[in-house]
Amino acid sequence: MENPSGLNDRQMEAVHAVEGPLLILAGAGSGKTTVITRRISHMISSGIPAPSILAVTFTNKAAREMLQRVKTMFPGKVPMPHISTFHSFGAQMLRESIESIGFRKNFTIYDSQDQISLIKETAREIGLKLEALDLDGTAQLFSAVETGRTPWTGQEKHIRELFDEYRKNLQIYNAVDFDDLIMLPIRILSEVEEVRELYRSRFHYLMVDEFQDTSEAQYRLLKLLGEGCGNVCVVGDDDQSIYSWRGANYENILRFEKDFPAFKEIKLEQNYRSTKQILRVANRIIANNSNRKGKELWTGAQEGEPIELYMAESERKEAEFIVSKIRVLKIRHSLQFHDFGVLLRANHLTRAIEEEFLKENIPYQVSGGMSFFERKEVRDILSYLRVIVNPDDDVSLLRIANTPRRGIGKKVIENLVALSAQKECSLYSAMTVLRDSGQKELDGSHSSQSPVAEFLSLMDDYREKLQTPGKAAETVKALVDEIDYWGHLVQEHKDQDLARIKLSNVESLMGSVEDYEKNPDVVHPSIQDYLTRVSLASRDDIGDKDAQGRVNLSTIHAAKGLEFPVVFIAGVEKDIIPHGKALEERDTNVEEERRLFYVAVTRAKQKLFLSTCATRRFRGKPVTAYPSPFLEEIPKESLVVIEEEEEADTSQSADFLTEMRKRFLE
DNA sequence: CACTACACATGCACG
DNA sequence: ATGTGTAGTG
Repeated sequence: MENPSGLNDRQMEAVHAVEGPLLILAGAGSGKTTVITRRISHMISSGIPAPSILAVTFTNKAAREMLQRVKTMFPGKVPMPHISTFHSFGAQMLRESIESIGFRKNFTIYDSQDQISLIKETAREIGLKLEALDLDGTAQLFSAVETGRTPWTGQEKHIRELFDEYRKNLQIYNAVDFDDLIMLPIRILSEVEEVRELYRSRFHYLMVDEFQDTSEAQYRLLKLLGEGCGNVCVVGDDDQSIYSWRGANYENILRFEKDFPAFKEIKLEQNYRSTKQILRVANRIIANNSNRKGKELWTGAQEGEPIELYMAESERKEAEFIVSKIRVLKIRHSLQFHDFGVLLRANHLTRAIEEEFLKENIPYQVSGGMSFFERKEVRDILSYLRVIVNPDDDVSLLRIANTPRRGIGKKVIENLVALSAQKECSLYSAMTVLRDSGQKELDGSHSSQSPVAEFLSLMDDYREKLQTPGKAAETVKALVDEIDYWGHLVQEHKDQDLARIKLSNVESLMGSVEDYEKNPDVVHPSIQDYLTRVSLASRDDIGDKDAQGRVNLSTIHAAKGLEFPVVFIAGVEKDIIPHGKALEERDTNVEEERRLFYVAVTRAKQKLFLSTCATRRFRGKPVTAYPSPFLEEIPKESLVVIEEEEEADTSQSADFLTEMRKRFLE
């Protein structure tokens, strides 16, 4: 570092350019996070009120870490800058002002799973054939249309009808989907002047991290907030743009230049992360892309060791190779498990490696993939809470109405659906209508008690109970007992161990409610706020507290912004990276796949391993795999190919001996 | 009407 | 390998 502040000149310049629009092009490992936090703390020190600063990051984790760093710089300072993701900013804004466009404040946030359930439900309602419908594709189309990325292209008349019904249902259910978290704030800010003024007077300094991954809609939101004060700072790297599939558009950089013509541009090109060897390879790879801003990273770091490529026979061998390298390097360089990152293109590729890690007792942590909150049993309980908070939430209601079984079966639901269609109301309202009308023949009653009425009184009862502050965790536990969820799990699974695991997940959920409730940073804890957080939680939000001492197994996407002394990129194969599906979609996607590979390579500080398999299991069957064409873009002299496995004995004790031997020979 | 079993299709990335 | 839809059974 060049001067006493610990920052180089360019970084200093970025920290001090507080007023007016600013574009920071920050290469991988160029100290971007440091610059952003230093810039915030510089602003606060120079008298700018902290709450007038709004910083938007890409993940909750990044937001938390940034806030933490600022807090450390100003211990005890009370109003802090607002630091969050776009989505959680949107959610908070909606909690405050959604009534101005006709929703109620207790709205539910539907994630992509809920969204798909709702599309399915809606399709059923309007009599669409489900088998003819690609639900995932439809959800993606809806999102593209909603955010203005794709216009309707004619022909799909029934799809448009489905879309309109879907939107209508969201309104009836008092629910918003992920896209709404961006689109509705845009609508409010454009249409409701008071709210626009309120927000513009609240935030005078805006900052966006990972700008290359913001969508056009997010950019519009940013522009609406920032065009009043003009103090908008965006930080990004076009070479690391890897989210175009969900609307990210690095052309936002061009838009920014056009919308804020007085902008100042600063390039950060000195890399503080990787060795010369690693950086050289990264530069060579990315040089094959054509659409670039143009940037050449350099480093003053040591030359380092060459990159190694291991060509394994099978996934199994690949995993064994990774394990043995981790063992050896860990001892040889006194590393910890968390100094290793294993990066993969897709989630399911983690499986083979996970198995090996389990077998070999390597502690690991998976980021990406199924999150805790996506587990069936966890969603069940969360659905109860969601219905309690927002009874009109039909998606959650359908999930729990008969879980555990309570006699509200298909027939009863059908009756309720008919009734709700007729009254244009939610199922819950239909339930109350049914109860009050006393039409016992419709509600599944066998004896004197009506299951529908009982269900309603259960919900009312717990809605009441959850009002008591500080008792949420306790109340949730009481609810789980009262519905006998344990009995339900036991009944559903003949594998009792599985049932026990699921119950322990439910217990973890209750633990998370308790943690939330006791968290001193939460000013007014409520179940509604808890549910909002959960809906916005990213996949690695839970468990990152004990990431210490574990190997990080992660998708490349989820590894963005992270770094490790030792990185393995596994499955560097044709059709994996670049991904076959991605290339099918658009031929320009090769460049994004190459950026993805570039991101993966630039995570490594000291040592980088690449690996491929000759055969890989696909849909249960072994299939021949080929090395990735990207490997040919790496200069031969920068790559050492490990032809044969050095007879890695995978039994732990033998391995330990080998390591000891190596250690003493050095 | 509810539950079980079996067949079937399907697997890129994320807030 | 997993989830979902459906047909068939109690």
